[in-house]
Amino acid sequence: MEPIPAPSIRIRDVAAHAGVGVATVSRVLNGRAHVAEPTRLRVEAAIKELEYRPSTVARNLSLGRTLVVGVVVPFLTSPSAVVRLRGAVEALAASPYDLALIDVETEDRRRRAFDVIGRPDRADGLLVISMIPEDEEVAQLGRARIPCVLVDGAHSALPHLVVDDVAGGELATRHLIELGHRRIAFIGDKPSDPFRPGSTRDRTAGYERALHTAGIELRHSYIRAGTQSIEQARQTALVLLRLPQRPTAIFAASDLQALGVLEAAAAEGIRVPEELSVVGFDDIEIAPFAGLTTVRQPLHESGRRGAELLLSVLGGELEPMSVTLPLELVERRTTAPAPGV
Amino acid sequence: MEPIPAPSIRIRDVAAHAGVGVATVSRVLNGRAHVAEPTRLRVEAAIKELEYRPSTVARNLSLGRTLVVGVVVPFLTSPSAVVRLRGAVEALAASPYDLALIDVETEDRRRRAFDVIGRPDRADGLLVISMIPEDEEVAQLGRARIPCVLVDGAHSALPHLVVDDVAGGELATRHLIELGHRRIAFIGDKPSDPFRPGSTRDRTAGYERALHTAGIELRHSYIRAGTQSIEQARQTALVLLRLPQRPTAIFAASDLQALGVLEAAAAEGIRVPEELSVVGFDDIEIAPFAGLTTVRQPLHESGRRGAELLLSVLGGELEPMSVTLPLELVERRTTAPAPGV
DNA sequence: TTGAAAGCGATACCAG
DNA sequence: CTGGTATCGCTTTCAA
Repeated sequence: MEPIPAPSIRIRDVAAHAGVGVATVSRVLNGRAHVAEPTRLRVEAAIKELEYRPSTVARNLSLGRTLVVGVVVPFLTSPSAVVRLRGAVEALAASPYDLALIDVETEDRRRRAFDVIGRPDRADGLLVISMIPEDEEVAQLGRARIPCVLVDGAHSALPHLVVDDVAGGELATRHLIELGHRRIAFIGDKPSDPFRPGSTRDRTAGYERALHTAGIELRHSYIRAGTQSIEQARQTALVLLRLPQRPTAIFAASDLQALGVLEAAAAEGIRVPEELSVVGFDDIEIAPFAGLTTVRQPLHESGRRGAELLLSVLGGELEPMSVTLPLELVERRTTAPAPGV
Repeated sequence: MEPIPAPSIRIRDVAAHAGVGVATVSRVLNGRAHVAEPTRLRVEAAIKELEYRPSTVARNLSLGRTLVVGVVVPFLTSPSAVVRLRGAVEALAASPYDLALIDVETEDRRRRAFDVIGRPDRADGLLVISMIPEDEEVAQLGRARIPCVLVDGAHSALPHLVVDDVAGGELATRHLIELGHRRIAFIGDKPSDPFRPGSTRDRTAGYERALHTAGIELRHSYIRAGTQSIEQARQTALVLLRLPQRPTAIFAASDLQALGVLEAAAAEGIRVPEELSVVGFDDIEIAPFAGLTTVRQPLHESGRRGAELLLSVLGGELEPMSVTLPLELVERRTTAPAPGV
């Protein structure tokens, strides 16, 4: 069953119809060189009449580009990644570029993603969200001359947008300290996570620094790693909440994890915020509905600006290599003064 | 500032390196015709050695196809759409097709989307999620010979996957009736919504039918339209909850709207489920965490199967035109017997 | 200002 | 089984 090719009209049909050469049609199409007014009018009429649309594929082959931007997202399951993606979609929609979505859920798929996309004929540029490519992959991208921008992840050789995770971790922890909490636990991602080497470590550092500044001793039993999943965080929180000296506050490295903590508290009959304060990170869409106190980072904006940055690199403009987006503490209903304060 | 073209190797380089003709290289590339074992080995070695990757653009021009599937999603803001998208991503990842993401947030963008994507050189096929193209658009797709599959939306001329929304509305409403509720309100989308003409209307019909079957009189003040947004639903619910005779149960046409209802109830100090039962629709990821009773529809599966269906159409196989996916009531913590029952 | 023709990098027909 | 070559539809020199 051969797909019958659509009887689409080509540039030469237009040329014939207008009684000019194809080159001229191409010229009026791209508005490049000067074409005599009467000629241009004739050509434009022909284009309209024939409902001609130039073939992007052919144009791209000729131009050596694809007009596609690849957006690599690990875990489309993560709400924050989705919001970032949406920002990117928005920026790209206003450009001539199509957006090829590449979801990467496993380490293996991640490698293949770069292998597949990391050459110049699938995409003209790459936007990588919440993920840090390995040096080898960066080198490959460089060899293929594919511009790449990182959103929520840093690499010295690549333009990127990040937040100050150390400051964020400190912000959250200090908030709890100011509420009188002393027994403050932390739930982060697995530090060995190949996808996000930096961010959790930095938030941990901020947490530790805030504690240190306040003269509060670190308890290693209070620092736990899970994954981004709610379920994992719930279980980890359960362990924390069953500790002989259970924490009065938990800072989770993401809102999703904080939601897991909330679940665990509910299951244990521990009242939030009276008996337990919880702070998240990100301020995802449902955070307000869970009443979650959290460190807000501009998720949507990061995606949008990341895409814009990539677009300007693609356009040949020089751009700053690194942008740090602001962080902000949003107080809601899951934090309160420590019990007995 | 001209982008320096990457010194990429072409098929003829490989041919030269292997001491064969380009046609032969093309053959081993596509595994089509028979190539002598030693020759193929030589070519494969050359490919490996030169790190050769065929240009997709060139191949596409030659083949007259793009190896791209366009996925059109209205409101990437909607959690259920995201889950569907993920299903599609999953299915497409296992195929040679790239996925071009087209988000459509406004009626205007929607028209442009079909205009842009509705010709054969941007995508080989279209997967349209939670949206129904107009007849004119369908015709355009047909003329351009672009196969199109609808997920969560029906059109007589297009293969599609749907759920039985009438049955779903009935399922939810009957559940409430069985719990002894008589004053049951309904919050749906705007019926005039150009994006989803069918689904809300059908759920309303199911709601009405269940009421009718149980001999409960319809109150028009109990039937409200909002939009998909939480915020709108919250406000609509507020109106409902301030009615002189306020409902003891609310059925919302989506989980997001149900979440808005929950918010409104909390704000009014109305306890759920003691004083108010709430049922949603979809069973999105956070539904379990909100303890939301809901009508589950297989969101992820719908995306996956939709993509698979499209893939098989693209592969030239005939497929059933319409698939109805099953619905299931999931009881959680937001429904209970009516007060005083 | 305009047109003829040479690419862009693959595929596939047609000989050999 | 293999190689030469026309072809896909557009852009862009190079001359006229």
